[in-house]
Amino acid sequence: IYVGSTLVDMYIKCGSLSKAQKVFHELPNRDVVLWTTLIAGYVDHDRGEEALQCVKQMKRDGFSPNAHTLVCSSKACGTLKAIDRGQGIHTEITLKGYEHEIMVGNSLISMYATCGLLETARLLLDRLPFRDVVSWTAMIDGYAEHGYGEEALNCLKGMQHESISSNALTYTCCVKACCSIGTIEKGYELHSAIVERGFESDLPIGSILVSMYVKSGALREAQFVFDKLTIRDYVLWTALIEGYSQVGESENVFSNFDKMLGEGIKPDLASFLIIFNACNHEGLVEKGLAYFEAIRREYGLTPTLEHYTAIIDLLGRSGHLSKAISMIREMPWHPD
RNA sequence: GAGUAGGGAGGUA
Repeated sequence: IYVGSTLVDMYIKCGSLSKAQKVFHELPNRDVVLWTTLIAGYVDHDRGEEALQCVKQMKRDGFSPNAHTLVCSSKACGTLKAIDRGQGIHTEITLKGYEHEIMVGNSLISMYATCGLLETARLLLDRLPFRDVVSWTAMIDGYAEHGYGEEALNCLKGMQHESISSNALTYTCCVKACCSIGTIEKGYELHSAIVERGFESDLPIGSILVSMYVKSGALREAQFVFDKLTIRDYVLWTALIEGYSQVGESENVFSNFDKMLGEGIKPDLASFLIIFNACNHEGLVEKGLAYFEAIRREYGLTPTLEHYTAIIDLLGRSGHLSKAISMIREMPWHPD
């Protein structure tokens, strides 16, 4: 059974949930660890509903969830924004006396914060016997995500006051908080703290800084941050491209998109929306259609209804009405 | 042998 759990875990971490399920079902004996491994796998793959189903089934099979299982369950509720079921998990945690374990406490803070129950999250944070960088970061992210920038940044002070050192994840959430405050001064402050701490080469930090500067229209700063990063991925590129799109510099939208492709980085569906918008802006019907074709042919992605809407909009505005109508007909969905 | 926090998301017709 140890070998089985390890194998299930290995398949999950390689991204092969189906193989993990297969091994799981072929094992003659199951225990809490094995169940929890599979549940964690569902959560990891954003399949919260199946994770919770699995917990139910494990209970029916006579196993009682332990702290590990309950942490996974609360995470599942967080991703599902299912706070009602989340409260049930919380109750179970309290009944079993796990509430003061740091990882359990942190997962509850994160769940409530993600679901927007910020006061509850805060209460749990304050009541934890010991807080760590994860506790604070989860709280900061919750505040930031729901537009409470000031509160988020106060948490940064709070953790410094407790001599808990922040890390790159903490700063990412703080920069996110800055975006909701709307003044760029705090952003500059954080940016220099990030440079001081040596986090500027961190990819998520770079992406959110680019995005922060983009939102305040400071494209030069955004480009500056971008240029400091030697490892780039599609998220970072898209943040920059989005910036040029916002200020109407379509040439830079196209040139940066092509540069990204030139680096061998695969665009994702979101970046094509920005491209179509630029095409629309410039009236570039042929270019738009060429990119639309490329989505499937070159990148093996499936355009969504939004992509069709964007391209149909482009066709319609430029007077290609019959082509627009035939696009509507060829869509796999009912037009909205 | 299993568990907790972070990044980009078009248009608004």
